[in-house]
Amino acid sequence: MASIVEIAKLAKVSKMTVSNVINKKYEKVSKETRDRIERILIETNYTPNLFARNLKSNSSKIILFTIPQTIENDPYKNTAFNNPFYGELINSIEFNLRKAGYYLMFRFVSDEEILSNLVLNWNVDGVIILGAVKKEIRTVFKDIKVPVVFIDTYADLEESDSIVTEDEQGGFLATNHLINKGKRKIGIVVSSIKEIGVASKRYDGYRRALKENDISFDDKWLFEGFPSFEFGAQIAQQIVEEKTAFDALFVYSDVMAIGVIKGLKEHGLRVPEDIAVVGFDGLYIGDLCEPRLTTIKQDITAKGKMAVDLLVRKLDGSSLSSEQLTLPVKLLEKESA
Amino acid sequence: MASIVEIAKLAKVSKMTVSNVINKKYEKVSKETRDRIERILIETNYTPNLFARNLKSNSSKIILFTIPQTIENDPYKNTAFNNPFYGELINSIEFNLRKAGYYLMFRFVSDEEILSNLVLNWNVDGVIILGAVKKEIRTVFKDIKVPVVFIDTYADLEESDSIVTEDEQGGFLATNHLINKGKRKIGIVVSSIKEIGVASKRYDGYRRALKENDISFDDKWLFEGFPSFEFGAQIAQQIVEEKTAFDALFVYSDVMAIGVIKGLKEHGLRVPEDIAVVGFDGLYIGDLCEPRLTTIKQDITAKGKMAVDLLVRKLDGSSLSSEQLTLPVKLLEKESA
DNA sequence: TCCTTTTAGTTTACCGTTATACCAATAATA
DNA sequence: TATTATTGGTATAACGGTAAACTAAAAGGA
Repeated sequence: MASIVEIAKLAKVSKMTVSNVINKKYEKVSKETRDRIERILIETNYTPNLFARNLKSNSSKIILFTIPQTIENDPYKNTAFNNPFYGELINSIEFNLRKAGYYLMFRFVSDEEILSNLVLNWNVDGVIILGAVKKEIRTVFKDIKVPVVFIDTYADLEESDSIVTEDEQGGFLATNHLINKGKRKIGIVVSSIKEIGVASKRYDGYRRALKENDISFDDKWLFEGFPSFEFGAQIAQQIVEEKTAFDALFVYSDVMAIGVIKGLKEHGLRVPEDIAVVGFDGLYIGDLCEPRLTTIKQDITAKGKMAVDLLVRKLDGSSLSSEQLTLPVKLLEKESA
Repeated sequence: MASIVEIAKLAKVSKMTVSNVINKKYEKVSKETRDRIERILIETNYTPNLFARNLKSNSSKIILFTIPQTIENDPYKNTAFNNPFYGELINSIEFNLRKAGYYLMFRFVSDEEILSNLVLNWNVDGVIILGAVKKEIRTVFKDIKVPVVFIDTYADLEESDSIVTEDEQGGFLATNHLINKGKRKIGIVVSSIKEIGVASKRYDGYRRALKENDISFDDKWLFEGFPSFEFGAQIAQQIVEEKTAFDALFVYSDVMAIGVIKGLKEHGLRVPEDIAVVGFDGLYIGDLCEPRLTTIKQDITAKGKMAVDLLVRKLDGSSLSSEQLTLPVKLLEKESA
């Protein structure tokens, strides 16, 4: 409530002197005056108006974290946050931003809205974007000079700052593990491999593992669909109905994989004896499943920290050329494969 | 980038005329001039600087959503978001705020920080707080006249705007269901009932159901602990070791309940035959569990909407006296009880 | 003692926007 | 024809803060 001018009046000094005390520029202020002002600041419960400060400095200390997606008109249909992956990531990002002195603004946005509504309007100091982003949007960020860190985006990597996981390697490890277990008819369940992205990279790793082990891929081994628990269960139905027989499945995400296992068991198949399943992410819900899910673990909390650290390097100018960082993965063997 | 002054120069008018066009105060501007300015606004891709605007208007359109808690120094230890309850709630809150023209700022904060760091500093227009909040903090919000909506807080309800779930009724329904299934030795697993809150209310409902069915409560039936999956599993261990035998358990939350079931099964007990289990929340992960979890369903997305709607009523002045709203619950019978 | 430096401030200007008051030219009215 | 309203603007000040330039008095040095 109290502004710097009122404090100045109370302390019988100019507002500039108060500003110097607030900003700890003590060379300009005598011990006496400083003490007096500080006492008044506490008494009046003064806090600076950040709008005024930001207007001057043109910096907001706000970082926008966003997941571009077609915005549903029905919040019941937006199941993104049902996947604990997002929760763990946003938790880590908020934590690390807070530590670095920034504020997190979160918003689901459509591609167009990213620009018009938020980056420019709010003078956010930086942006963290999760998932696929259209190329036009990516280039615009360059023009307006707001640092952007992309997470899990593969297009135009060489021009952007980005964090990705060893997706190809993960797909390879998962498939190789199944092969080592003696499996030979290995299907893959993914979201969509039409565009280069997380799913297609994991698929590439899967294909490499097959190839290196002289297993020829069959088109019928590929299942694409929405990466949800429910869809995983539907896929299981398909797999049982199809004539093609499988002895193993590599599934794009843990959530989907748990759906697959649930579905397989409902059709009387045993996991891993009849069909072994490997997931991807290493979420705690893999342990809720029976059998517990064998999966490719990525450290999501570390991923969030990498993104924030990189963004902070951009903001303080200590990183000038673009950086592409990769998060390692490892196989987490439980019971489903 | 372009400010109102530059637009004014280009259009050869005063900046006030531009401002009037931007704010659609067309009475002050001729059709001609208006068209010219609007064209330039589009060409220059003008967007207003919200800091300047907010500095003038003293309103930010930012709503702070916060979960007060002891902030861990290690993000790996903050498991709040592992519970899909939070994801679904934040999704709904963001959706409804966006629809109403507000921005969501999210932050984990300690009680003290709520005040000093955010509400005053940022001139957030309103606050949504989830969970227990100390009384001192609650009263301070009154002084600074920022509308606040509390979710899942029970202390001083009559003075605040708040949303709670029918927790007592939920506890009653769950316990009654177990009794109807012929169970008589019914334990309860909760977080902590020491203070009045969600957990204690659910406990009250549990006690009421026992009483109405002439079942006398035994102190050994109460288990308190951290509401996580892991703790649920530990509780199961205790339950098996204790001499007291149970034939049913009412568990405070789904996440905890799934842990309990997992633990019980690992000790060779059958669910629901040996011990029936009822959870609370109605999360999708209840279906991942085997057997699928019988639970008390609350519509979390509706809860978020209720909170935002109430806050918006406060902001536009259409709700003057404090409102206490309650979200209904219903029993969702699956297989675990 | 005179000149220079340091200390402890003050004054001014500006960030981008908008509310308010003011004004000039034209149109309407008596 | 003189007066009043209307139209279509402009000028000024203010929101709260900070950077930069300036200044008066005290202290230090030769």
